[in-house]
Amino acid sequence: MCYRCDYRSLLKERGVSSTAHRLHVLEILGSSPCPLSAEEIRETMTRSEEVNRVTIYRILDLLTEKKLVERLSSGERSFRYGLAPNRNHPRHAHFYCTECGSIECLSPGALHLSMDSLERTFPGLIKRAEVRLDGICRNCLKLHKSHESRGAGGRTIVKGPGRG
Amino acid sequence: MCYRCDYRSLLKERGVSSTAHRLHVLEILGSSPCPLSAEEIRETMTRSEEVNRVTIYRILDLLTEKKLVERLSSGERSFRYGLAPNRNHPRHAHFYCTECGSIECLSPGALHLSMDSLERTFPGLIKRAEVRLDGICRNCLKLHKSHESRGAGGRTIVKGPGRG
DNA sequence: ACATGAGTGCAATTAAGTTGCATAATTTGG
DNA sequence: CCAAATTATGCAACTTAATTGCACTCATGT
Repeated sequence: MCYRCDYRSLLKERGVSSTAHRLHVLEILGSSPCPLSAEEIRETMTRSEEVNRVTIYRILDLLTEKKLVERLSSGERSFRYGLAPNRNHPRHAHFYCTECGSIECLSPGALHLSMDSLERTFPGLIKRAEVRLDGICRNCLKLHKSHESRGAGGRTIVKGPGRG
Repeated sequence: MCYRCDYRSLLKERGVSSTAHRLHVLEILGSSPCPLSAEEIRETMTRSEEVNRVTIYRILDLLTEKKLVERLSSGERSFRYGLAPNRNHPRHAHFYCTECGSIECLSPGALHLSMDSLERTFPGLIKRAEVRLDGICRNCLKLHKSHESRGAGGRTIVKGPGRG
C-alpha cells in the first residue's frame, strides 16, 4: 500500500507517541497489498517479537481513532485493517472472495461512486463511503473450472446483478 | 421495504418449504424500513411466539443462500439482514451512524456506482457490490449541536473526503 | 531516586455466531 | 390412517473476535 511513509512523523502529527509496536503495526499495514485482520497483524509482528492480542486491538483502535488506520468490514465476522486514505494513498474499494475469504484492494480508479445529490440532500453528515465487491476470485474460479472440466460437478455460477 | 410480496410463493419458487417461522422472518424483514440484526428479528418474532436464537440463524442462513435475504456488514461486529434485491426492490446502499449505531436504507437512486471498466477487466467474478456510508445521522447531529450551543464541549466534527 | 502517566500483558468476560445431538413436526409410502 | 423418513426446531455446549479490568513495566521529568 505505501512505498514510503514516515510513520514516525505521521504519529507525531496526530499527537501519538511512536512506540515500537505502533510503528511496527503501521509498517506491516503499509507494506501489505491487502487489508489484514488483527490476528494476521499479530502473527506477523510475532515473527520478530511476541506481542499480546489485546495490545494489537488497542493499537488498532487508537490508530483508527487518529485516522491513520481504517477499519473495514470483511464480509466475514472479523474486521480488516489498512492504512487510512491520505495524500499518498487514495481511498479505494475492496474485493472479497466468498469462496476462500481473501480480500484484495482494487485500484483507486477502478470504480467511481457518485453521491453528489445525496451529499446535498442527506440530513446527516456523511464521513466516508465503504465499497466492497463480493464474488469469486481469479484463483477460486480456476479451481471451479478445473473441477467442472473433470466432470466433478462444481457449483453453477450465475452472475447476479451488480446493482439491482 | 416491501409493501406486498407473496413470501409463500417466493419460498416455493426457491424450493424452500413455507414454515411459519420462515414466513414470519420474511414478513418482518419486508416491513422493516432498515436491515435488522438476528437478535432484533428474534425479539420481534418473540412478541407473538418464543423462537430460539439458533433457529433464526439457520433460517437467515438458508434464506440468504436462496437469495431471498441479503446479509450486510453493519459497521459493527454483527451482521444485518434485509430482503434481497429483486424485481420489487432494487439494490440500495445503507447509511451507518457511528454515534448511535443505527442503519438506514438509502433510496435506490441516491448514489450511483459505475464499475463497467472494472467488470470488463477484473479477473474474478463480481457478484454484488455492497456500499455503506458512515457518518453521523440526523438525530445525533442535533444532539451534538444542542450540546455545543450549551457550551458543553461537543466533539468537533470535520467532514472528511467521501472518496480520497 | 521518585512520582507520574502512558503502554503493555494477562485473565476473565462479552457478543455473535456455530455445531452436535435430541425432540417435534411434517411429508411420504403403504 | 399408521409407520418410516425427512425436515425443522430447540437446547446446551462451543468457537471466534473483540473488550474490560487490573497489574506490571517502562520512559520521562523533577
